[in-house]
Amino acid sequence: MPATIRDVARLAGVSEATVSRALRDLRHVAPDTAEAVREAADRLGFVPSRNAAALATGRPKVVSVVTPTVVSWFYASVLEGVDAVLREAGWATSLVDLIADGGTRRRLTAAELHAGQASAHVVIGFGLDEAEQEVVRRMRDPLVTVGGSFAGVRGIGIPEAEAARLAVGHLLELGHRRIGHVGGDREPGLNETVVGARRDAWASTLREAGVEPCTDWFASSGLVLERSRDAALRLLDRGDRPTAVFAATDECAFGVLLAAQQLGLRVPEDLSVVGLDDHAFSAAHGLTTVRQSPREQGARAAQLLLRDLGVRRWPVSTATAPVELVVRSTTAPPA
Amino acid sequence: MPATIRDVARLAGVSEATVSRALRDLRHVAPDTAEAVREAADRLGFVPSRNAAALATGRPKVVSVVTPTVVSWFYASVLEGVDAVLREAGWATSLVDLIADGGTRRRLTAAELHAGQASAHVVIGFGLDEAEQEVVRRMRDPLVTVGGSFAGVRGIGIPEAEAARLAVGHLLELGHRRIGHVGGDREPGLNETVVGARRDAWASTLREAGVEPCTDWFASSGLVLERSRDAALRLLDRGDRPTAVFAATDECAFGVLLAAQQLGLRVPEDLSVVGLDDHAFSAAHGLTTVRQSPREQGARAAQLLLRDLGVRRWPVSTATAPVELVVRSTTAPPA
DNA sequence: GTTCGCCCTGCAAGCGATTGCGGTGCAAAC
DNA sequence: GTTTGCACCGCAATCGCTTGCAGGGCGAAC
Repeated sequence: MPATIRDVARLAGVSEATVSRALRDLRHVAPDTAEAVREAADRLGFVPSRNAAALATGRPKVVSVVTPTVVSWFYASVLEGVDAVLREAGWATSLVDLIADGGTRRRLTAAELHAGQASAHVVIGFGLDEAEQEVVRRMRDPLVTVGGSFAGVRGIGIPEAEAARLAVGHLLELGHRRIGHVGGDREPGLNETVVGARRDAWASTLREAGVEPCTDWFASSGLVLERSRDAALRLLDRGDRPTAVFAATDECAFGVLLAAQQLGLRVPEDLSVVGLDDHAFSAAHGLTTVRQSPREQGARAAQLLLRDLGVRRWPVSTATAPVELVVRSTTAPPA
Repeated sequence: MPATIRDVARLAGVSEATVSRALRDLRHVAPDTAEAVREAADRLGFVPSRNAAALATGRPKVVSVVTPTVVSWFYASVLEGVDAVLREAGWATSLVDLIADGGTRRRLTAAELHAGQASAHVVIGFGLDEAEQEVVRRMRDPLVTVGGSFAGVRGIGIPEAEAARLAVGHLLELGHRRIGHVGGDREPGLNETVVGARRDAWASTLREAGVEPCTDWFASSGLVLERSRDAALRLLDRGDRPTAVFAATDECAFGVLLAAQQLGLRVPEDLSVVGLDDHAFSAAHGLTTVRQSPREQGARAAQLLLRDLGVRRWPVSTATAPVELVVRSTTAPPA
């Protein structure tokens, strides 16, 4: 039988109310009393019941994390960042994984959002349709999106255009002109505000450098490895192929690498490749990429939420997360 | 603001007790009454408070999933499998992610196990030391490990030896004799019962085929990509290198592939590679592998727990999950 | 020496469910 | 025509914690 607040109260010789106040550092508790309570509490190994507290306050110390899936470097990292901060603050993470059988995702409804019975929510950014966005907007609890925000909701993310510009700029500086892009296009389940921004920045950066991006230089791939490889195959299996490719994500970049290998193209001699993420596998591949840290973004999201809930004053920096170019061995000047 | 059981009771014209019973399909409630209650309930959009129920029963509808990290194909898949069946049953998943700053993992203590305030637990299999195993054994709630079990605790996993035998047997059938192994060795944080079993099965399968495994054919790599690549580099950068490699996991296999590429070895012409997992990236790589489904294993674990709840003594046994050889394009007869 | 006023503490009423027990009815058994 | 036995339902206690309110004590101000 785990110890209850009543046991602590008896041992410390005070009332349950005082125990409750002392353990939460509320005002109006004499220092000696507080000390005695704390001592009694950990002598009994007292762990307050989250359920009882939630019931009494009406505000569970739980935040739900809504995600299209958790089997993915980005999503899993965000989740881990959220969980780390929450745990530190004595809060719990409730996972709402929208994946359905067959790999598609369930629609995000108000019911799903409430399913976690949480008092705040993190929505991991991905393609929500208009109706789903409206559901999110309607939510009255504190809520923040990570990685792909939309109007009317607070979000944390990287400056997409700047990140893409960093990648493409690097290729331009190396002397590349024929720079292709493998990434996402408008399609259900994809966040157009993210992939679109990267695509647009790719094009505009080229234009600013006096290069008119040819439509043949773009290959739509979703954001998964296999389709990226196929897209890259189409892109590169031509005489006038690009000498460099900016992939919308590192996973896409792996697909490009695979395609290059399949076509007998050497990287970086025949083809330069730069990604965006700094995925766990990227260093091993020697992939040049623009690093972002979804873990940090998740952590910051959690901090924002806790601050909103008045739990504690966390240092809150900007809502945009940093990015950084990491040059490794998949990029070099064109032949 | 949200409807409570009292609202439902009033609307249906019955007592709260009857609502409670009706909604949980308990006996002793007349069909008409039950129907009326159900109707009232979803007219109000009633969602029972998990907290209140947990407080009243003393058994929260929550199972905690303890994992070294969640940024990993295997762990994330298990988590997703658990969550899927739990959600179906109206239960919630509470994540206990043991990752610490710096990427190491926190020790598994009784406090960590209780942190989820769950009534059952899934411990995702990984290298727990003796003290940690004892903590798990002492836990009185229903508990099952996934992917690497140990004595005294119920576990779900694949038949490691058989899986490894499938992989090595495939290489032998293709005519390979010099078959290397890249995988784990005894080291903290690694589950020796898993990697050890694969290593042992590799050796014994070779012996049964009349091939004495040379110690030079094994390279220890942990189970991460970068170290696997380095290990494979050591293994393959020799004149008398193996003609094929069995990698302990697909992630290891990717490392081997990278090493081969770096050394200018063609796959499968100069080197055959077979992994174990069927990772999300494997199909795109054309990797021949032994498939397992961590998602299914997680789902199975959750089912077992749900079934066991309410039972005092549950069987301590190892349930085995299926494995299957998937032949793709990284394996071929030796030159 | 009173009177305030502030600190500290306890009382008790919830929070929203579950459940043992007792009280109805109504049908079957005597 | 009474008992008996169930099936059905409600009362009220309970789970462990929070919090508004009130009371007691003590120092400061008058």
